[in-house]
Formats: sequence, C-alpha cells, structure tokens
Amino acid sequence: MFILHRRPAEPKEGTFMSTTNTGVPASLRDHQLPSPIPIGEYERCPVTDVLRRVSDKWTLVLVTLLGRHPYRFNELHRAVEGISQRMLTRTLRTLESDGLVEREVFPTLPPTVEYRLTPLGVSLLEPLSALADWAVDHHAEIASVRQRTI
Amino acid sequence: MFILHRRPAEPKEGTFMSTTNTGVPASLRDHQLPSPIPIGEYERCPVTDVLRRVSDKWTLVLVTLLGRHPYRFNELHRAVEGISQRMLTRTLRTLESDGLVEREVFPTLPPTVEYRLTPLGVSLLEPLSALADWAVDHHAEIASVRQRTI
DNA sequence: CAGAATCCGTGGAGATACTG
DNA sequence: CAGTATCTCCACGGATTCTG
Repeated sequence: MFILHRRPAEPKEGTFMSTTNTGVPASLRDHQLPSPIPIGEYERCPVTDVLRRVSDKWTLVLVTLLGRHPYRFNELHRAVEGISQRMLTRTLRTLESDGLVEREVFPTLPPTVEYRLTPLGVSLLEPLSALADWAVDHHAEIASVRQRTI
Repeated sequence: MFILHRRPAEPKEGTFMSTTNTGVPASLRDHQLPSPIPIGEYERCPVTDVLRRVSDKWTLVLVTLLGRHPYRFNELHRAVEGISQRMLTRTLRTLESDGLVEREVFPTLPPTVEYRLTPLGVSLLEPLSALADWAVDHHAEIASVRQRTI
C-alpha cells in the first residue's frame, strides 16, 4: 500500500546471502525491477512523513520523558540538558499540533504550563521501544563496524 | 540503562489522564523528578544515535528497497525518484560504514556495483515495520489534528 | 555504469536578550 | 515561569560537471 510499509519477505537461506557467487550480479540473474516510485507518492507516504517528524534532534527524548509522567516547561528544560528554550518550545509545539502532546495552562502566578502525552502519543511509545531495543542490541556491532571502516 | 530505552510504565486508568483536575498541576502533586540527563550520556545514548542515523531523508527508503532484493547503483537511482547521485552515494556509504549495507564490485566493463542488506540491515527491517505500522494506523488521525490546529 | 568534485541555497538549531 | 524575538552558523541536500 505505502512504499515503506510492505514488510519485505524473509530472506531464505542460500538465496539472500548467496555463497555460490559466479561473478554475475544477483540483480542481473533475477531481473525483476519494481516499478519506479512516483515522486508524488513518495512525498505523501505516511511512514516517511511520520519518520521525518519523529526523528529530529529532540522529539524522541521528549516523547520518552513525557512517557514517564507530565512535565512543566522548565522541568523539561532542566531534564533535557543541552536543549535551548527555542528548540524546546518549537518541538513541543510541533508535538502538540501533531496531537502527540497536550499543553495545559494553569492560571497561577507565575504561570504554570504542563505537558503530557495524549493517548496517541502514548501509542507511539510501543513501536519506539522496538526500535530502541534494536538500537541497544546492535549499537556495539554498529560501532565496531564503523570503527573498522574509518 | 539508556535514556531512551527504559520502557515507561503503562499508564493506569485515572492517573495518567486524570479527570479529577483540582487546578493543581500533576507534576506539583507527584513531585519526583528524575535526575537531569548528563549531556555526555545523552550524546552516547545508542537509541538517539541510531535514530538520528536512520532518520535522514533517504536511509529508510533505501533500506526498505534493499530489503526486497539487491540493487545496482543506477537501479536505485531510478527506483528512488528524486534522489540525487550525490545523496545516493553518500547515504549508501554511510549505510555501508554502519554495517547495514554491503557493496560488491564486479569487474565488468563498464563496472557493476551491487548493494544489498547485511544480516544486521535485515534485522533492522523488523522494528522499522513496527514504526511503519504505527504510521499507517495513525497518520490520518495526525493529519486531522494537524489541520485543526493550523 | 558508477561514481567524484564543486558550487550553492535552505532550513535546522544554538546563543543571546527581552517580556507578560 | 514560560515563553518570544533576533541573529547567526553550519550541515543537509540539490544541480551540475567531469571521469576511470
């Protein structure tokens, strides 16, 4: 349905990582090209869209923190060391306009603003965990490969 | 262990989305702040690291395509309409140096180069699918919220 | 065919100062 | 406390040209 959504077939032993390399590229032996991806469809692919939203510098840290409990603005500012006020505001506003975070203002003096995940935001924690698990499981391997190829 | 890896506790009904709002922010009622995140530790968090690698403009499209079968350079160039040669090369090189993609050169004339996922790259397809499923399931909701708040 | 090299525009992001 | 307003810098990424 969507470009990045069709789960690719599990590689069968002996075909994907072929050991019987005869010097001919696999793509020449098995020459069935998928039709080119129309640019318009790529732009509208929700997976790409969501991925790009979620993957800026601060979004995931904030979503993860807010997954623990609600935070006030300056609590987040202190918790996420290194983030600027500007980026904290911007990221929270984006999350809010995407419906992942809600913002509640309490009429106190000085003002108190609280941020929390919406149910939609909570639902995102699940797939993020899967990716987080993968990262934790494989980051050592990635690091070693990276070092070897420098 | 890592900042973005501890799966947050499942929200209990009536506590997370409290309906008995007495005008006092939840973070003032339940005031147990996690210790601030040291900047050094944040930088080294593998989850953040991996997310940032994976989330540039072309990586996911390429990983997904290569999940189907191996591709030659210009096959990818045609398949991913809109990508420049420069970015295709750069993205593939990064994927290679991270151990997610391997590059094989065949001594033909003109040269033939084939790209395929490594086992590590294949293992990434799984968690990506989870995120893709989430995106497909919720992108309409996000879009409607987004429109409402513009 | 599979790139390398170069130039260049744009937006993501930090730093700083100010305010209701 | 919770922001807004500016200025600035640089990395991302596109276009073009050239080559073994």
